[in-house]
Amino acid sequence: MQRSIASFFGAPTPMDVAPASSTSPLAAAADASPSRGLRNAPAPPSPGLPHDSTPAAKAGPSAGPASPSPRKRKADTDLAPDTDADADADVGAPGRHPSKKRKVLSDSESDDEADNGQDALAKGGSEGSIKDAVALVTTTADITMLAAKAEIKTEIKTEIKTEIKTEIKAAPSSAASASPSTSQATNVAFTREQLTVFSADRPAPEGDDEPVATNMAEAYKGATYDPIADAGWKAGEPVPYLALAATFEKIEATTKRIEIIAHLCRLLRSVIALTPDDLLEVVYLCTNQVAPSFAGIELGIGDTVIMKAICEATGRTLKWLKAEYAETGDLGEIAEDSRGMQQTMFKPKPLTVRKVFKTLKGIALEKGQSSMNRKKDRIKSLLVAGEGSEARYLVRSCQGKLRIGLAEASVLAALAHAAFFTRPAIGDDGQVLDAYTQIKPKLKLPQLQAELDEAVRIVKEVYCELPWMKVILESLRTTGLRTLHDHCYLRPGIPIRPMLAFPTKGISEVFERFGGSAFTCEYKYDGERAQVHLKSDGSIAIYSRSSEDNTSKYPDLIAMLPSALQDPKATTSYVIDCEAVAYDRVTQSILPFQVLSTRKRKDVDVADIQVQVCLYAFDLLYLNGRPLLKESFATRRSLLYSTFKATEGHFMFAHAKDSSDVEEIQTFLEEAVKGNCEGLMVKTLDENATYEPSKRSHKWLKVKKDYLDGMGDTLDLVVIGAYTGKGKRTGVYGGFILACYDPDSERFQSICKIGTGFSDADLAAAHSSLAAHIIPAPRSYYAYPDHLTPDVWFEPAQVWEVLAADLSISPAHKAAAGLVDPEKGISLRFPRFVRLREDKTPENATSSHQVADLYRAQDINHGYEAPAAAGDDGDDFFDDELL
DNA sequence: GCTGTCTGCCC
DNA sequence: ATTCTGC
DNA sequence: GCAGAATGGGCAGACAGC
Repeated sequence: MQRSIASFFGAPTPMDVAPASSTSPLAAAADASPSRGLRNAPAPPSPGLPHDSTPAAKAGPSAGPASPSPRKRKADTDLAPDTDADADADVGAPGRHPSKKRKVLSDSESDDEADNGQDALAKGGSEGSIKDAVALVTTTADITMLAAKAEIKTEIKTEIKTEIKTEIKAAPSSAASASPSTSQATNVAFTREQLTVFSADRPAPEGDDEPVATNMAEAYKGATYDPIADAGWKAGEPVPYLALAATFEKIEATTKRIEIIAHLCRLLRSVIALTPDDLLEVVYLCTNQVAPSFAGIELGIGDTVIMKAICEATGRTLKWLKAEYAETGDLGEIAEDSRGMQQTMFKPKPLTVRKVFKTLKGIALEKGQSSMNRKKDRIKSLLVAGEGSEARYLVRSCQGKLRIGLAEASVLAALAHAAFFTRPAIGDDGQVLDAYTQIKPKLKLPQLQAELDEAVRIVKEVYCELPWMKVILESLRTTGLRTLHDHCYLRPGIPIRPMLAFPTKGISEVFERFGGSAFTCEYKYDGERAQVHLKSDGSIAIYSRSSEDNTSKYPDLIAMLPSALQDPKATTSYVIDCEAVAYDRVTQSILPFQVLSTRKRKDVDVADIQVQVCLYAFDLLYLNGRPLLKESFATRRSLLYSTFKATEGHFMFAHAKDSSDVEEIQTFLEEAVKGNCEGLMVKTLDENATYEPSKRSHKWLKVKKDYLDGMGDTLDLVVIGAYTGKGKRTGVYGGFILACYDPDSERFQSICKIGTGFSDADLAAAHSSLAAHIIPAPRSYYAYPDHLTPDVWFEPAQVWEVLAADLSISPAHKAAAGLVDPEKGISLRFPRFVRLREDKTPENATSSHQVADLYRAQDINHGYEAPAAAGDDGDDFFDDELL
């Protein structure tokens, strides 16, 4: 057993490499990584990993012009000057605890029924590609692991005693900076004698004379955590879910990121040292996943189902629950507090991480008739077995949001730290070596920090390029942290996290940020991100912005793409970054996003396609076995241009202009908006111009028309209702329903809900100032859709200025109903609060006619008849204010 | 088989 | 998507 | 500046319920 544990992270980790050396071994290794940089040869094959030359995956699938004026449009009738002070009151801050949502996914690894390491993705995975990739991965490493697993299971069968859990609970662990003695005392569920056989030989903490630093290194320094003795469970035993819940509690109790990461790091170290086979499940429960995103496995449960399950598990009524939810804003807390409502005959077996994970995955895989009932029952089974805070986190996991201040980035950081600190190299004497303890005497604080930073950089980089936790953990196990990137890197068949852009307020900010660097501007098309992979087996896959597999959504693109190559024979693999945009082949014009969104999404048949799509390519990330992420954008783009060819209406390059002239760019922006684009993307060409996946850095900039002063649609709308806030907005309203005024019917017509743009002070002010206007029931002259009925109604009192990116024909809202569409009303895209208009009365709010005019002004090509003559709409509605 | 509700995923 | 906030 | 957590409209798809 010990030998098998020792095989985790078996390859050298930093501690093996002269820790005292002044140059970071991690950094050195990374620099030497063969897969980096521009090379003709692909990185060396890695054991057990799919490689480009051995296709990771198999074929997935079978396969109006016009335009709005770029001019600013303001519905504002502005009689009063903008003298009103910022409408924020300074009431106390609102919310406190967080809460929310649903979902969770998992990886291929953890199995479903038996815990035998069988590959579950085969059944859950919708794609052959995943299955095949898994098959490739499931080689040596897996066999080793399976063997280890079996060994552990036979050797250690001891059940975890509930008293242990009680103890853990009773002794919350200390903070990261706690003194050694304190931290040793915490979380210890065994006596020292019991631990002896497992315990590391910890040297007494030395007097520390290291320089003070406010960083991770300092958080770890001075706190000796024995991943074995302090864990709370024994080697080989399943990780108790309570251990995870206890960690979540500590994390939830702080807002300090360093502490958050340190808490999780400790848990992960223990898992690595004691039960490495549970590591994937632990990580997944921390990131609310049940499978990698491209596997398409979702929980498929929301608050509705979860509330039913809670009711049945606790005996509460749905009515009570809803009321309580409105008040506390946290279903998890409610479930926790309601535990014990129902007497159970037998004390349920303590939950384990693998049990919880398996149940969640089972929920995700459940489908067909009465599947909702079966999902509900599975939730119930967890809740019934959950003790203490477990119920809280079980519910939140089901909701898909832990809301404890821990999300993906911090989990990756904690994982990197854990891999750095704890390498379960167990010697013949059964002692686990602890990297930190070992290197501590030799590493100065700044050096340690540098090592930690480098570890995090590597893990994050790798995860962005290959967002597949199972494979990364396997690689960590077999090759270690130092060489992780040699084995886990971008390869066709697995989606890379797409690079994102930072919103800027205008061209001037672009110049501020990019200074003297050469940059280019591209049209920002209003479509859907599409990452196209040509795998070396010749098959093509398409992934969405969130790494979902959209291959079966675009059989037309799959069929078209080979002809987009200059030289199909010479191009064996690629990854391109594109925007798929709805396109009218007749008028040769781009169609709005709303049209694109009506396309079928699954198993589309080419013959049935109603909405044509043009692919606008803007980046090349991989070509013929060569990752290009580290190349400059200038290089990548040039390769893109030389590898592909444009075909009108099918495959185009994003329209670009390399310029540093303000006026030229301004003109370009206006043209982009006229051409039905959202604005511009701005990217440096040479400096700082590598491809940086994910949020890690927003090195691209986006300039959208609605960010620009006076360019967006501004409306003044009446607050007619509000919704109770959840999570950190508990105690105030979380969202509001807004209306425009229709002078013809003298009614207030709902136009949108709104929930962003508020500072905490705004929310507090709104909550208190609207109190005086609460009414028990909606006014008869309110028009709104039933399903948006707010929790609280207001008489027409406050007018808010709201900014929106666009107006849309709405299936729900009532604004301007009958004016543009005979029945449907109009709503707003991306509405956000700007300020309170104290100078306006509700009747002075934006009128339904103005709303209709705003819609028409943008929409000549949307299929909804253009307004009469061009001349009369522009100015007319500014006079409407006179009513 | 039709309709309504819920969910996830696009933005 | 947009926005705000603690670190 | 990062990371996280609040919140938006609106669509297809999956199920429940009739």
